[in-house]
Amino acid sequence: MFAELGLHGAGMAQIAERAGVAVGTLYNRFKDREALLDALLAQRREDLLEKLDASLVEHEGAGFSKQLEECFVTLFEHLELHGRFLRLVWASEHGTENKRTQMSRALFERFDVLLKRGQKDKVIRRDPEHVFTTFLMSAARGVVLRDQYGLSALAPRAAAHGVVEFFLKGAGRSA
Amino acid sequence: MFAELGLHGAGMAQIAERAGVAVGTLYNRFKDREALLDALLAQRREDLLEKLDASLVEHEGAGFSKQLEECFVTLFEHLELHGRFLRLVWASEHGTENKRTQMSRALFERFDVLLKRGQKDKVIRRDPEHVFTTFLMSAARGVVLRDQYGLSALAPRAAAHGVVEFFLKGAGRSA
Amino acid sequence: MFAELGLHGAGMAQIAERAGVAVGTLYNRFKDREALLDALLAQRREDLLEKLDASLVEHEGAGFSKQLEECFVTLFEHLELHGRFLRLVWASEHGTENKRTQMSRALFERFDVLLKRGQKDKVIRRDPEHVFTTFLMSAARGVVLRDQYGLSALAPRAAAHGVVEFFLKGAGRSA
Amino acid sequence: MFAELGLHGAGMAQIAERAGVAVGTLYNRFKDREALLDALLAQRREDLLEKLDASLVEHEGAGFSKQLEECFVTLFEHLELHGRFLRLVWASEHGTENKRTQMSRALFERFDVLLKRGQKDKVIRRDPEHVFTTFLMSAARGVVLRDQYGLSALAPRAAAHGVVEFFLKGAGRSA
DNA sequence: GATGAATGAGGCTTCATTCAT
DNA sequence: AATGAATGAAGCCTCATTCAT
Repeated sequence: MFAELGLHGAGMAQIAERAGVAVGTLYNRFKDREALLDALLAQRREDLLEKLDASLVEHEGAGFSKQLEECFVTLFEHLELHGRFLRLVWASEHGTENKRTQMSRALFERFDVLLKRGQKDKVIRRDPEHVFTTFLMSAARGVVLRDQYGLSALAPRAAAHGVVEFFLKGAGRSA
Repeated sequence: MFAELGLHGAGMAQIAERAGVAVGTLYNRFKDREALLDALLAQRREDLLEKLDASLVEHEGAGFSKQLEECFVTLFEHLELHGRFLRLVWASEHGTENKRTQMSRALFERFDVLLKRGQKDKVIRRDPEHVFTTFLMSAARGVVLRDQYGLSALAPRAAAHGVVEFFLKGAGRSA
Repeated sequence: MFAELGLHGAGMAQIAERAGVAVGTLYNRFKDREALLDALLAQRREDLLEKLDASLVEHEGAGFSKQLEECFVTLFEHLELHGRFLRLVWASEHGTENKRTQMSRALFERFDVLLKRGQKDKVIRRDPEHVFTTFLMSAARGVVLRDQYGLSALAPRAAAHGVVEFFLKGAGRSA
Repeated sequence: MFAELGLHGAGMAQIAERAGVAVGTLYNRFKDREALLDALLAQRREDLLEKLDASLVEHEGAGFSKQLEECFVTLFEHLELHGRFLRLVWASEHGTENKRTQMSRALFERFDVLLKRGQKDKVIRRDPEHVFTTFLMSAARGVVLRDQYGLSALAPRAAAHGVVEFFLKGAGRSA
């Protein structure tokens, strides 16, 4: 529903109807609209982070590239299901100190940790300005926005492979 | 003001006050709130595209890398001024068929043309799925979002150089 | 209130205050201002038509004149209560295809049926152009408008009697 | 224009455009919207009253019936041209003390004088309650409203004749 | 604890009126 | 004297929030 109407477009009445309860009931559970949205966002955030962390742990033994690719597979699979919603979340991320930034920050942290490992393994270069981390973030976002540029969606595995390959080798021919 | 309140958060009263006119005056110039926002967005879009196209033309003779870097310098300089506003524009780009997608599409086109040149010059690989184009888009977005991840802003020239280098060589050590 | 301010002059705020509820409550019951007015008009229309039809049925056995007079008594009694409002309704009946014409049309129909009976009973002449029906309508309206010409109101029974007498015999002396 | 949009529906901008002047010019001529409408109404009123009075004078020598009929012919001819506008005027006549009542009052006076003559000539009965006058008023209005009841318009002469005949003889058969 | 009608602040828009040019 | 852009009060409507049942 949020995907269709926007985070702002969905009114309490519609949320209640969709949830199968009365409006008042929502206010018994959440202080106000803001709190409800925060809870919903937190829920979704946990969903993704749990999956992500599970994947990271599962492939800890594998090489950096493998771990990175699996991480993206997990991410893209999640986006296939919740991409429209996440786009809204990201869309609402204006204002630096916004509470809604938490999802991005959490994701950023995972990538940062992952990249540190890659650097320790001497698979990737140093990145003092976090350009690489920033790229991985944007790559995730980019997938959600492909249709905005008129491109067709990519299968999670293929997309993940492409991102990692590009990430490691760049677009240059000599590579 | 929009940067602080969001494209949606700013009311006509605030817009009018900020513009130094009365509410009614806004309606003498624009049919309604929607039209006003469209006009504002179109204005900003034209601003950027003009600068961008000028840069592209100016460095047409230079090599692909140079042209790409200059393009990003122009872009990042623009973002230094209007980054907070652009974040809103991009944030408002949910809903695939949204009129507000035009900015991204226009940018995408420029990158696509530029990349075609790079391929013709055999500087970069083929990119059937437009992964590279998507990356350049993401790189632009990434810069705008750096402070969201708690990172400090980068100087346009340095950022552009970093992006192009990463774009061509990737993050891998062997490069 | 409507009688004082006109159907158009009364704002939602005033309507709400008069109704003893908040503005929002009105919108819980009616889609918009238009719907509210329509409902109000329909209500009043039904009120009158019910009374009128009851009277018509009750005096079906009596002669035409009697039935006509009783019909007008009912009408004038109603107008004593709701005359000022009805004036508004009728006043708002510009624009031929207006929904608000329904009251007049309904009244017209009753008169028309009644007159047909009078013609069948050979009490009144034929009236191919519906001049008589139009007169009865005008008589009803005339009563509502008496104070506009600076005349005092008439008692329902007396007025009805006068109207019927005039209707049957005209103003001429020879009658 | 007023006929189409209603006395209330036409804004100063539209009035100005129709008049071929700028809005400001209207305010150089009239204190405000109300004054402009009053002036317009007064103009129309004078138009009609002049014609009416001319007709009354012209047929002063003729019999009462003739004079009455000619009076209605004049009236109906005027209504053929300005009926839609007059309907608006009458529609705006709510509130007893309204300035806009003047037209009706002026008309009422003419009818009243005319009827006094008929009574002096012993052509019509006494009418202490002004039922006859009220009828003549309503008859005029009725013609404008015929289409509201779904009836076709009548030619001025025929309509006038019908009204006068009915007025004198009533609807009864014995007459 | 659930309900949903009532509430009213706040948002968008219109339009009569003003006034500098 | 004419102009018409600027003005802002006032109107309609929405919707987050409350609270009696």
